[in-house]
Amino acid sequence: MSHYFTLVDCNNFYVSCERVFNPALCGKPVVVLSNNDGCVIARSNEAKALGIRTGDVYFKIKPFLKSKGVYVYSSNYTLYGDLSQRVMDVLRQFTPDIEVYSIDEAFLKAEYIYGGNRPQCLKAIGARVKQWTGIPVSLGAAPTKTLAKVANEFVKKDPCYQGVLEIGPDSDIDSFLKELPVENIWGVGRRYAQLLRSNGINNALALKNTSDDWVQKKMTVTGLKTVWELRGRSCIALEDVPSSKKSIVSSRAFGKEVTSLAELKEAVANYTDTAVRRLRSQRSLASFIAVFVSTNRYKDSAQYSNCLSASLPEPSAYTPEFIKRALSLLESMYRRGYSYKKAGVYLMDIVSDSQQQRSFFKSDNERIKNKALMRVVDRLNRHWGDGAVGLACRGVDRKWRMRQAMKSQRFTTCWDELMVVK
DNA sequence: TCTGGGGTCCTAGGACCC
DNA sequence: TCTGGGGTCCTAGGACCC
Repeated sequence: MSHYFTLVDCNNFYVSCERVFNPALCGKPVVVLSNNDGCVIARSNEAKALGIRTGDVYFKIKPFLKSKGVYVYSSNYTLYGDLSQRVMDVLRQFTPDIEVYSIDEAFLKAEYIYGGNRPQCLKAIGARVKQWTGIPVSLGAAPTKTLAKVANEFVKKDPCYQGVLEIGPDSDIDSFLKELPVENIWGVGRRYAQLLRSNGINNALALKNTSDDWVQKKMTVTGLKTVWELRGRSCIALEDVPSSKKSIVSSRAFGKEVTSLAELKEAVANYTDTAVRRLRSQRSLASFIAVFVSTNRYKDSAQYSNCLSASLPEPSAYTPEFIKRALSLLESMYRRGYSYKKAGVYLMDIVSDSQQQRSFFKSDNERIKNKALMRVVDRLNRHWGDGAVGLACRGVDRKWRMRQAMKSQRFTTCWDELMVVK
């Protein structure tokens, strides 16, 4: 049986989210910034047309943005995450064979949904997502995931496709591949693109026609899979059950530089809390924690960075235990006299909480008590909003918190921030 | 000219075993 | 002493993705 993958990709997702709640932004140049308002991570088509690129540093292009009347937003992940879920829910109405690949992309499989007239069906999917969520999407369909990505590239580039393109057995795949620069292939990043170009391989068609041996030697089996997928042989399967994370990181750059141990402790306690909460939300336990800090590497001041780690006697998801460890690691690596710009926490050696290895030193009683406590805390925070309940060491002022000067409201997830109809 | 935060997979090389 | 062959585990680093 031949495979068929459809990639549904939200157009300029973060910008589209902002536009859902502020339609006046439609047709205007809009950008969304990364955490801490550091750089541009999403642009509307109008902003792209002005030459603004992903990664442009905000403070450097601020005057330019102002002169062009560009609307600027801090990122609002609560809003984007919620709209993402709504988009995925709509897609699930069409098929259970769906892989949510990222916040703004999903692969669909299920040949059967595409009945007789496939392009019509794809169009219907796009139309329903747009109608029910306000988010415009592009659909690319093909026999492999990599080719579905290719199709999507063309859809987004050329309005003549009206949001839908299928490149399949009957269409001339090669004519598309020939037009696709090597760096736009899924799985080919900056490094491999350089390597390929220096070997005269400039477009996807040329890569498709490169020998397996060469590709495997230079780009490992991952590269080989990409090439096979370009040839129409499906190597990357649909992962319809989300796998649980094998590592969890929580880190942020600070809104201002931090010098005192007390403030660093607050920050690290917060990041640990976030990380362990994510750990619990996927029903896992971790037995390894690492803490890192660093100064601002873009500044010409004294530099210091360090990372220390510790193993726990047994896998756990009990926040106070992790915070205690994290803070003691932090104390050992803290050096006075530096301006810290960033800190973070890693959790690793993650296992499912159903396969817990027990150590001798903790009673079952204590384990059960801790677990119950965490369950209550999670429930309260879910119900009353983040931060409703937490450890005091997480701090109250949080002066170190990131800059988000231009954030829109959490229209869909926070009672206090609902849209007001006048 | 890598901005920010969060991930995965693969490979080479070292340690250590018999 | 580094000579043979075979194997495993772990880690660091490099590549990629959004």
